Amino acid sequence: MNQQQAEQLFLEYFRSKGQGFDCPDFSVLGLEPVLRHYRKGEYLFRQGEPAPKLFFLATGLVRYASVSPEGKEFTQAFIAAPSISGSTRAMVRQSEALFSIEVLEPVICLEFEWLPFYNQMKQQPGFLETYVAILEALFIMKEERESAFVKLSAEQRYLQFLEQDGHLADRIPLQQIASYIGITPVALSRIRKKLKS
Amino acid sequence: MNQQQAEQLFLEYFRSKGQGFDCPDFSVLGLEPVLRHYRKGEYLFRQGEPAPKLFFLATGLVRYASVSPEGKEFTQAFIAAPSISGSTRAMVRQSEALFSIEVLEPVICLEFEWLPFYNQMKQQPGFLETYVAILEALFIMKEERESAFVKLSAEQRYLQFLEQDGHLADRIPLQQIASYIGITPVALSRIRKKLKS
DNA sequence: TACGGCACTAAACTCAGGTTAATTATTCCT
DNA sequence: AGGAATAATTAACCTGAGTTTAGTGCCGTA
Repeated sequence: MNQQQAEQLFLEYFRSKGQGFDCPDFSVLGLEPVLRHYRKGEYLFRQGEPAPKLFFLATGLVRYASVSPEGKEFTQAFIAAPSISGSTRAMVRQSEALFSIEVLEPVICLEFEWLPFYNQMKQQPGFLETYVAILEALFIMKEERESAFVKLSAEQRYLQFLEQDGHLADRIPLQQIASYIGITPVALSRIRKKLKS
Repeated sequence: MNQQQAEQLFLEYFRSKGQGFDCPDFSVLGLEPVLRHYRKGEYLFRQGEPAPKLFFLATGLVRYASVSPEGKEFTQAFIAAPSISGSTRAMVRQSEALFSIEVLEPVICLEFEWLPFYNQMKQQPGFLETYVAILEALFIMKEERESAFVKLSAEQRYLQFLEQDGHLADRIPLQQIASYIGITPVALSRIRKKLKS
């Protein structure tokens, strides 16, 4: 995976999310995405730091992890390539990130400074419509997750995870799955035992 | 509050959410927003119905309420005028709403069919940027709510509600506040008792 | 091959919040 | 104002999930 392939993949990814998007190469727009590699265990950025970058994951798998004041870890999302990644909040508010992005499987990604990226891209035909479609989808996902926490038991949330993200289930340690559905590893183990019987 | 005043208020509201938005009267665009009144206890739409309309609340207060398969009621949000309102999911996916919008205080609102509204408005300079800003804010709100459910205790969530929406606290029955923070009225009563002492 | 570390499971105990039911306040309606 | 319906509180009890601790299996490195 080289820079050009990654840029190509990004444009295809973006195109697939909306309709009618087109744009020239990033270099023409004066954008200079950086191609970077991250190993398992590294972080794209850490909770508490400014995180003004938009990432496009060309390969790999990451998790959004945050730690509560009491020291409990929680997983907000798993994101598998190809996908954009980053903290919407940190980008648009120019504030610190409320979560870290931890690499679970080796990542090759493009990194853009959000502000120049957004300011340039919004001039391109179809960009804003596509970005709107992405934001709407993100919002709907969060809404579904909110409702799962309130309406579903831990066991139901685990089953829902298996249904929705079953293809990730064997790539992710159980303790991280537990923290994604909002329970302890011990509780997840209990649930799994019960389900087996 | 008449049609013209409501339309004016909407444009001002929208302008205040972004920068650089401008547009002519809705009638010029071929949009025909309907001005409607709703009484306390009525619904803008109900869970399970198609909900293709965007509402602009010129006055009043509503709640987004949904019922789980097991029959438990849950409040996703309280929205006070002036504000837009509706189900993003139902509008953009042209699907049924997953929640009802129940009127808590008398509402006067404008109703737009989402698709013609979006298709017309996105031609207007600054509309998409503003809508992006609104979606980003909505997403961030949901993200904060997701994290509250996982990281905070019921008591902390109640205190957070008082802090963030304290001005609504005495306009909303306690059982609805309870269902908003994801607990039973009995549990909320216990918490309030404990906090008083 | 052994050893250190991590992931997972298991069992015992605790506790926050759910459930049920009875009691007292409020609100609403005529 | 009076009475019915609804909202809020309280108490007693129950349960799902957290906590702690211990044990088992597994993988990687020497």
